[in-house]
Amino acid sequence: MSFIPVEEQLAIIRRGVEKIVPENELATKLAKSRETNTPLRVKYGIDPTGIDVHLGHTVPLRKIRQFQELGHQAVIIIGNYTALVGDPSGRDQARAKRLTAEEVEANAVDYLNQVGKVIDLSKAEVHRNGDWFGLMSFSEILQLCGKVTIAQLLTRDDFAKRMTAETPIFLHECLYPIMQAWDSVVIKSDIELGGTEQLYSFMLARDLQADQKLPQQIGVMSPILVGLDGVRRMGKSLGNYIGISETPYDMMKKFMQVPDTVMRMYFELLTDISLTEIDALLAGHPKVAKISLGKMVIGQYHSLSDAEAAANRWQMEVGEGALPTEIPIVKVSSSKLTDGAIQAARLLVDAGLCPTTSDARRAIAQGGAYYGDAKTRIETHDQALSIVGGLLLFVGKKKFCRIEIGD
RNA sequence: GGGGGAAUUCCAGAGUGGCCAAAUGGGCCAGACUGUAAAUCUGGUGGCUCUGCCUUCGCAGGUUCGAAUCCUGCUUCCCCCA
Repeated sequence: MSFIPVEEQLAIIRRGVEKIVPENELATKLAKSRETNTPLRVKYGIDPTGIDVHLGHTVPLRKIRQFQELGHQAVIIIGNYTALVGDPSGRDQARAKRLTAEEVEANAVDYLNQVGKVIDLSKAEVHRNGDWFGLMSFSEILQLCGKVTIAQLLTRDDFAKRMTAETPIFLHECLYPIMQAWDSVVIKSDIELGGTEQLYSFMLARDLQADQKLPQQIGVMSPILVGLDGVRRMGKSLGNYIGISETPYDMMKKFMQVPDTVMRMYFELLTDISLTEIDALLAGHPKVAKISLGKMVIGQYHSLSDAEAAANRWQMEVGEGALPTEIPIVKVSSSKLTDGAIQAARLLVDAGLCPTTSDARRAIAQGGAYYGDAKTRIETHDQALSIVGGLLLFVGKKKFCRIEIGD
C-alpha cells in the first residue's frame, strides 16, 4: 500500500474539521508514515449507551472512513467500561441511569452493525476497553490515578462549569477522561477522532502516552453537528436527530425541517461534494439545495433510487399537498356509532389522533382538524360524522388516518 | 458528625391563607403567512358526560369556612463546616 502525498492527505483530513491539535505535528506524522509505509493508527471510541446511530455520530465516523481510504488503520474502541461511568462531557448533570454489563454488550453489538454502514469494519480493529480495564488491579488503578491531579481535572470545561454551578461531580466521573486517555496508551493511537468537547481527554492521552514513552497522538476534532432545531447538538435525548436506520422518506421529511442556516454545515460534514459545489448549491434556491442535501445523505444509507423516490414523494405529499401514500388504517367499533355516525371529538380520540377528549376539542376549536378526501374542516366538537368506507381524518399536518368500521 | 437551603403543572421559574388549574419565559401543538426553513402574528398547552364539574403544587396527616401557601412527621436533593 502506498500513500498519496501528505499535502493531499491533509486536504482531505482538514475538511469539516474544527480543530487539529497539535496541528503542526500532523504533517510530520503523515510524512513519516508515508516514508516508512506504515499506516497511522486512528482511534475512535464510542460508548454503547444507546442504540440509534444518528448523523451526529457519522461525522467522526465518516472521517475515519476517509482515513481508511487513505490507507490508515481504523481502531474502534467500544467503551464497555467507560459506558459504566457515562461520559460527563457536555452534561451538566451526572447520568441518572447506569447500565448493566449485559445491556452494554447488547448495545455494543447493535452499534457495530450500524457503524458498519459508515466505515469498513472488515479492515478495522475493534477493541472493548473492558479487555484491559477489567484486568486492572486496584493498585494499578491507583497508579494510573496518580498521574492526574484534581486541579488538572478541574480545568476540563464541563467539570469547571459544574463546579461553578455548584452541581455535584462524582468521583467515578473523574475517572472517565483518564480511562479514555488510557485507551489511547493501550492501543498506541497516532490520531484520535472525536468532537471538540473531547479536547481535554485527547490532551490527557498525550500526557499519558508521553509518560509511557510512546509517541503522542494528535486530536482531530469535528464540530458538533447541530440537530433539527438548528441550535442544540444532535442527540437522542433531545429528539432532534436523523437516524441512519430510518426509512428514506422519514429521513427526507426531517431534512426538509432543518433550518436553512445549518445547510452548509450539513453539506460539509455529511457529504463528499466539494466546497465549490456546496457554494453553488447554496447560491441557488434553498429548497432545491435542501432536497439535494437530503438525497445525498439518504443515498449513503439507502440506494440512490430510494433517495430519489423519497424526494419525489416529499414533493408530492408535502410540496403539493397530495394525499399521503401511506395512511394508517384504524378500526372503530360499530358499537360506538349511532346511526352510522359519531361525535367528532370522540372519533379523534378513538382513532388515536388525539390523546384526550380535551385535546381533540382544542384541535377542533382551533381549526386543526379535518375529515374526508377534500379535507373539510371539522367545525364543532359535537359535530356528527358519518363513517362511510374509509373516511379520512387529519389533525394538523402530521397526524392522519383512515377509518374503517370493525368489531 | 454539625449547620443551612430546596422540592410547583414538559423545562426553567413566580406565587407565602381566598381574586390559583396556578404569572412569566422556553419548549411543544394548532391557525395565518411561506419554500412544512427562518422570522413574524394569533390562539392553545391537567382531565371530563365542558357556560359547569373533578384531580393537581415531593409524601402522609393536621389547623382553618377555605391551604401550593400555616403546623407536624416522613422522603428526596443540594450547599457549607468538620
